[in-house]
Amino acid sequence: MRLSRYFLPILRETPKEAEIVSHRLMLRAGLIRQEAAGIYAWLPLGLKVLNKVNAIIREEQNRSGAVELLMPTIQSADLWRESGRYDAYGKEMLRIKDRHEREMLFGPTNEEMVTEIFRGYVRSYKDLPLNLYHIQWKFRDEVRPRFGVMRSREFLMKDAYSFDLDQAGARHSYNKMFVAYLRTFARMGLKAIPMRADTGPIGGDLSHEFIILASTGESEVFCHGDYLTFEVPGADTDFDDVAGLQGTVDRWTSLYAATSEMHDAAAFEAVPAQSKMSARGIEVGHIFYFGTKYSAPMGAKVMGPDGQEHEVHMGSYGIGPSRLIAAIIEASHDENGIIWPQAVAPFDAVILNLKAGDAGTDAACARLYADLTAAGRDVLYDDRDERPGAKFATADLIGVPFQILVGPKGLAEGKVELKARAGGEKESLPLDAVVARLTGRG
RNA sequence: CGGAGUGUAGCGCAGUCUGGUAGCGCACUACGUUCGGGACGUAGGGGUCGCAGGUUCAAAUCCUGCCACUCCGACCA
Repeated sequence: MRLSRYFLPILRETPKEAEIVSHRLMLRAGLIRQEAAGIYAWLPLGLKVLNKVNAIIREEQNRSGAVELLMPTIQSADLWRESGRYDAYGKEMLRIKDRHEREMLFGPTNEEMVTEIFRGYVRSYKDLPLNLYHIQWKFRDEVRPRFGVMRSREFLMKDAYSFDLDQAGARHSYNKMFVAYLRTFARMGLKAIPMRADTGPIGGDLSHEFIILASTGESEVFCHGDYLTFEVPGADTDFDDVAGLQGTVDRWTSLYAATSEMHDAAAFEAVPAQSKMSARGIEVGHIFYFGTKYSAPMGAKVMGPDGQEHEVHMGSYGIGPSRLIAAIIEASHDENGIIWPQAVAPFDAVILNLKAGDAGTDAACARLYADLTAAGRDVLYDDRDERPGAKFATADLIGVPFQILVGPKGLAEGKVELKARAGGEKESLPLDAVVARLTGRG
């Protein structure tokens, strides 16, 4: 993408409402724009990151055996009356009426709807286990949205729902998501710690929040520091290996880790002093087992091998991709801007034409751009007629992993400079060497 | 929802107390000089001062009502 033909509205000054670094940088780097309290437009660069995050989530959900579908944002109030939550949910739910005065709502979550879909088709235990997920916009009318997309009213959520014949099966389904989540966050360069969590209004008795430690986190958490050194399960994990998966989950829940609501001061005292971590955290994922909470009132039953009907045991599993992006920035930035982990970076590299209009630099940039693009790299080419300083500042702000500096000084020796955004030194290389390096052939 | 604030050009702000018809920096446009870490000069463009009433010869400024947004708290993916 040529920057001169792109839409990248970067801000030089920080909008006054942005209090935390991720919000400031998201606004300044032109990722998002606020349209109303807690409601954001995703600008082109932000959307690219969002799509990359979604792609990773999708891959790991699919790997674990979950199946993607897409449910609507607007739901019928009647569906929620079946579970009893239409009255229970309160003012956080945005309630609307259509032209026929039918009561509708903008979904804050999808347990009812997915249960309705399930009961419409599934009759036998032989079709279980089943895990259905989607990545869809949610709306929760927060009393006080804040911190940009970290706590917004409209937000994207990956929500998965598992269906099993019995509790043992549901436990395995829970473990699959547990491991999938460990892998998902690790792939984004984040160290997420699963913590025992309160089940809240959704209910149930087995729940973990996945927390990223960050000083700007909204909740206070307590955990054993060794979690930060634990090895994340590999891509070859066998999700059908019940005992193996349970072993992984047991290990990842063997040490103390709890959010403040579930904090047990006495148990925390037993943690060796040098391993005690009391910190703030950002919740990026939350998983629940809640048994028959929805299947019972909504009549989601299957025939079991015993010839009897059984209410299915369910769990739900959420990740907030929009919030996750803020968490990634909180975890990875410096005074000049964002430093994207490669896996979610909006572009693979940015080419800085340090003297746009100069025949030599123009030609070298065009060649680099063509070669890298042909090799499948997604490259941003800063071809603007701007001073070099402005280009460096822009490149640092938007945090693309590699910067390729093309100027007359280097070209005199047939070289350009390659610089990693994450604190790397500039390295002088011939054009071909840069292409080889960035396409994994060097 | 309790408490505290803020709305003036795309962004950041001054002007409001003490009423006289709107200004600064950045950004933007044109031309010129510049160009390896956010250049400089000259000339420009852009605002029904959040909205609606009221007071007054005259309102960004005073009064009333409303709306929006932000921060602290309680709540929450």
